[in-house]
Amino acid sequence: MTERVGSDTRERLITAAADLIAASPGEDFSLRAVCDAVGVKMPTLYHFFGSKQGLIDAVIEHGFDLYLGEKASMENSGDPIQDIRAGWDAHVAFGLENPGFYTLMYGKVRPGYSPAAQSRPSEILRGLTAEAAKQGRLVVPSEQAAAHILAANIGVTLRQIILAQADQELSRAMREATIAAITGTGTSRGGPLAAAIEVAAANADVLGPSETQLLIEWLSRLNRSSSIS
Amino acid sequence: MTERVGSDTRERLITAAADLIAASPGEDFSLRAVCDAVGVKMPTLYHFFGSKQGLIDAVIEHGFDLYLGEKASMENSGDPIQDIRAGWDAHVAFGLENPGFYTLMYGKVRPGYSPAAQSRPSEILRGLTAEAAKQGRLVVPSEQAAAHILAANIGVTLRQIILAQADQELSRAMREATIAAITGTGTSRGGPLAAAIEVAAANADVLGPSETQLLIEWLSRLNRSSSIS
DNA sequence: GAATATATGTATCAGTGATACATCTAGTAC
DNA sequence: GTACTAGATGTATCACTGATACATATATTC
Repeated sequence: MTERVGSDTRERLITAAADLIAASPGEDFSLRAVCDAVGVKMPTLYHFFGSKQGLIDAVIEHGFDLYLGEKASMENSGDPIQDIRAGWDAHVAFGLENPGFYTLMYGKVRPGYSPAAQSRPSEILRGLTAEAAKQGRLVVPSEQAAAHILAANIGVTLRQIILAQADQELSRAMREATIAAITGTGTSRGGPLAAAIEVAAANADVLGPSETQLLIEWLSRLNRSSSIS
Repeated sequence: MTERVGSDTRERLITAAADLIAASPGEDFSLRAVCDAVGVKMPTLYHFFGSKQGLIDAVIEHGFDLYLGEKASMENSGDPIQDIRAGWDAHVAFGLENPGFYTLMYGKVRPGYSPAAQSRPSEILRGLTAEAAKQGRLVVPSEQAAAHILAANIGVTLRQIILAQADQELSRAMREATIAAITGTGTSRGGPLAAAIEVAAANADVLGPSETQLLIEWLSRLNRSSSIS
């Protein structure tokens, strides 16, 4: 009966753990519960994984396989920016569909801790931003663009998980805000003067507070009166 | 000896817990360790807090008091967008300085869970976006602007905590990307400042020649110095 | 068939959050 | 001043957790 090669038990343990995690995302889970589900005792689990973290790592690895499986097919438009959009959406969708996995991967916040498997999607993303940079489509360094995308993408996904509520409009808005920022292709609404006001406000330290205030007032007057808006 | 009013022990327990959490941010902590630090047994702790979560909530409350204490003074420029900038920076700074507290507040990701105290800063933020909306400075609903800011602000803070490395440039880039998105004042590639200079020069009669000249000089300086191009 | 590596069970450990119960203390009422 | 009461604290114990030493079973290989 136990002639299975490649350790059937090992995979069943991973599956059982994944099920338990999926059943109560973000919550802690008991190794004994995992063992009971498989019908095995704890030393067996420890034989395969060495520690609870070992099992968790294996589950995460398993989760990333699922994730990258879904994701890989989506990023082949040829246009790196479009691929970044697709990757963003796939990221959010995976997090909302698998909050248990996602929480393990990105929801355990402590300094200096990031599961090894986390680097794989990160590599893909950096490949995309590097390609975009090569095509001259970024106004920031490729590395910073990738960091920006990742932080915002994770942020909006975790937020939706915490609120237990999907918000596709928010995700889209943040996605486009991010892409606009790294490509410098923002759409300005009020014309260059309104934009200049915001730039001035954002860099109040350059001219100093009072000069900046006067500058902004002048620009506002100009904006109201100028024929070329 | 034990004549202290207002339950000295209670506060000492909170302080001890806060210290332990600060000593190993993101890690779990033991109630017994807290009790030992104060020189008290567990039933005392349970008498005051009822459960571990009760203690955690009290610690969070304590953390938010610190946070809002630091933060309150920073948001009074009169300009809601500027206040949002200050709030963003204060948020990030607090997270980096107090990763233990911050992890408790925003780093425990599980569906439907957000500490009650979390709503306080959220209320402040929504007040600011509501004010900005009233001034007609937003191109998205006030609520969505607040959600956008919050998700991005938390995201970039958690990211820096996880990487155990501050990245002020990333925080600034995400802050401005967010503000650009909600105000619709994105900067296009040539730079709004250059465009604004042209508009000002073409309408020198509005402000008068000398003011216009000074305005143009300031805009030029801004254009050279501002990190937002 | 013997030897060996892999896999699994038994028994037990220290540490955890939690609680029932007894005890002590401080303040209040008479 | 004594008795009572409510709040505060200690003792003892619970079930459960992750972890491990040790023995045992199974399967593969020679």
